[in-house]
Amino acid sequence: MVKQQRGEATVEQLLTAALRVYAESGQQGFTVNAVTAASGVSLGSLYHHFGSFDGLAAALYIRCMGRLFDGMMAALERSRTARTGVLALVQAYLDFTRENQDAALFLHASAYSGYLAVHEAEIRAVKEEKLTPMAVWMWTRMEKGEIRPLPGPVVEVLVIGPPCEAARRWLSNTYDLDLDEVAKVLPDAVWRSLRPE
Amino acid sequence: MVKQQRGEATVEQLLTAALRVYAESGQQGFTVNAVTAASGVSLGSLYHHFGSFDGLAAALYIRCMGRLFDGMMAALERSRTARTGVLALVQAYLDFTRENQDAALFLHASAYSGYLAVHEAEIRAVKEEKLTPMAVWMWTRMEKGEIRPLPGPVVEVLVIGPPCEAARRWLSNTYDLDLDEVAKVLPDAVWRSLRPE
DNA sequence: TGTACATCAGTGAACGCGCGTTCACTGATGTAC
DNA sequence: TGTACATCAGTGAACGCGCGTTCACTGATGTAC
Repeated sequence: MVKQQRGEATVEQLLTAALRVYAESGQQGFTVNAVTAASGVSLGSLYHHFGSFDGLAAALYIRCMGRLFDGMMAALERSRTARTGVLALVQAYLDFTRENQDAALFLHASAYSGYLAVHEAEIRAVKEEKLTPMAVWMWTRMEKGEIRPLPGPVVEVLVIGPPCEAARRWLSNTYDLDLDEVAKVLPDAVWRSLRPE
Repeated sequence: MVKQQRGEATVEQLLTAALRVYAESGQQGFTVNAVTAASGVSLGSLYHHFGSFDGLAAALYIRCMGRLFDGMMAALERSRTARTGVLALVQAYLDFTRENQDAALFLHASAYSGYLAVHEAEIRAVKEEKLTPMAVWMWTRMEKGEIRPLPGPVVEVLVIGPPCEAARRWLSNTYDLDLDEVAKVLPDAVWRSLRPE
């Protein structure tokens, strides 16, 4: 017998509710009971679909990560030159953060969360699968001399680091940072660290 | 009556043990019982000095953060030009990460941890106190035209973002990143995003 | 088309573990006179 | 110098709460013939 369709709807409800719970109550309030209560789905059903609470958290993490990376890759594919590609990547990161604040917060906050440790291998695989095309895109431009010759990890860190830090500050409320103002100048500033002499 | 000296030694033992426990067991293993067991200090003594487990975590966070910022500020004060200052800041961040791996991990992982929420005000105050001199240093150079005119938050994000992302990747073991290789080119690359035309 | 059956999906009471915290207490240290 | 006393420091058994998880069960869905 095949999977039933209503199962997908339940999974959807659980993941949506989980993200909402996290956004509203933070790490401390992110518990099975809170998620089942918020979703209206029974405890047993949660375990039927995810096996454990860690499993649900990992699934949510993978989903959020996928959306971020897909948005970035789509922006990259619309670009022709190295310059427009880098601008598009930084812009896409900031756009995702603004438009999916809850997902962005969950991604940032879960980085070292422990409940992802069990599913680390799976997460790493998904991450690699999504990031490789971006690395390839960059690599081919670098070979053409459109980007300064730098080690791959350095390029990644230079592109992701600034928008990631901006996102973190915007999400944390500790700093009051205007994301739109930042978005006006940050992509270009990042490009300056990568462009040839 | 004044505070007794042996109290300081106990506090020191607890904080040191706490950092060790976190490094060895991660977020999940970071519990009162684990810390008391690792430190050899009694449970009651921990509560006498810190009031709560969150209190201990916050104290540890403030201590680690202070060391990072002090290292960066010291590096900055040795610099005369905007260029050497920015190079020194990035270098100092990476140096701290390499030489205080456990503290760096704790800082990164605790960012959204929840057990800091109660002490948020205090942490914010310490952070502001340490960061203001750095911001002032930057600001005076920008007025002289040694740095491109950019909003303050953008400068901060451009300086901190890349080394922060490099540190995170180095600490996570997901990416295998050679921190020394990165340190050779990252400071200069960051400077390129800030230097005038 | 109808019926039997296997599997998927969903339910919620119950459980045990380990967490952070409390508390009544003893011991150590410095101060006052 | 000696003694009384207040406060700081340290101890560890005990507690209650809420967490993630289990499990025996019912209901829904699709498949086979």
